[in-house]
Amino acid sequence: MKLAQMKTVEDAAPGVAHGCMDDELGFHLRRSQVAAFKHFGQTVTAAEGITPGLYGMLQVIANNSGLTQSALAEAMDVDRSSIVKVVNQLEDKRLIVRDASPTDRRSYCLRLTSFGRNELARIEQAVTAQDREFSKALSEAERHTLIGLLKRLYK
Amino acid sequence: MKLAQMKTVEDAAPGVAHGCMDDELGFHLRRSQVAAFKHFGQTVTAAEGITPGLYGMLQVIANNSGLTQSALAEAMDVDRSSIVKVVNQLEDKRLIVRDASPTDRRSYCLRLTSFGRNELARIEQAVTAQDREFSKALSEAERHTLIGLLKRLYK
DNA sequence: CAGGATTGTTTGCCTGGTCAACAATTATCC
DNA sequence: GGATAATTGTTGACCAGGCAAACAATCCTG
Repeated sequence: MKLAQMKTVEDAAPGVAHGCMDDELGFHLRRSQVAAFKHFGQTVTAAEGITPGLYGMLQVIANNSGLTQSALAEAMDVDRSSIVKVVNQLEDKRLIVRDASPTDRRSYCLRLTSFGRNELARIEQAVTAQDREFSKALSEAERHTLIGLLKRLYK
Repeated sequence: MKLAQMKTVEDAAPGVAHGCMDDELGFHLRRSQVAAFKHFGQTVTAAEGITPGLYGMLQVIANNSGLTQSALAEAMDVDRSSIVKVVNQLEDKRLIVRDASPTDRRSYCLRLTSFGRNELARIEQAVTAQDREFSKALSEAERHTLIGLLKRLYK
């Protein structure tokens, strides 16, 4: 507990105790997610220039072609106003378009461009590779167990 | 009657497909963490007025009494300058103090006040209750399995 | 003792989220 | 049919929480 001893240790937080947080799921959830985010940034974002958030949006648009910005907001559990910037970014990158809705002149139908489809196909490979690399400490069976447990958390 | 807006809200994204993200660990990690954060906010933060971040800092200080702000920054994997605001907040709430270090006049030794100890004890109960409530879909064995798998991810 | 590290702090900036307001449009109800 | 309510996208103000650079005070090293 002496300061002098703590300062001599120089690795990333080796000696700090976390108390009862060691048995709290939320704590480990947060740490894992931060680590995953960092790993994504060092690989996919560095190579493809796309953030986890943008990638998620792109996937949802790709798999629900023609959906509305409000629907996207609801699917992402985020405010409608937050969607605007993201859609702008994706449109600026020529990955998606705001198509006019044939039935509602207020809303847009979000769709991938053909360029966006090609890009996504490439990025997808990078992301799945990154995901497997990130979880390389786990066997494939353990990885699926983990995903299954996580799914049950937010259902 | 506004029946038109009875779109299921608790289940984010009722009909949206996620494509290959359904098999990506990072995706589920993020969703789980967001859900955990939200749950924390609706229970602990609403009742005790403390955020997950502040709670984590408080726990690390409590379990490593006398540690330096730089040590705290390293333990939290965050910039030194980010620590300042947090320590200010905790000090404003009279939960911790910046003690003068006996060996280094540049740095402070962070310690809980006795009030802070009492508060933390109470908050701890709320947090562990919240954590168990959040993971109520899992058995105790599954919860520990999950924590074990998560630990191996960021080690 | 001189010069280089370290500590806490301030400042500025970015990202990503909320909220309130608003015009255009659509839906509802009498 | 027409008044009224609800929805859609957008903007602007705001806030939390990160980083990076600069800085004075203090330590450490040679």
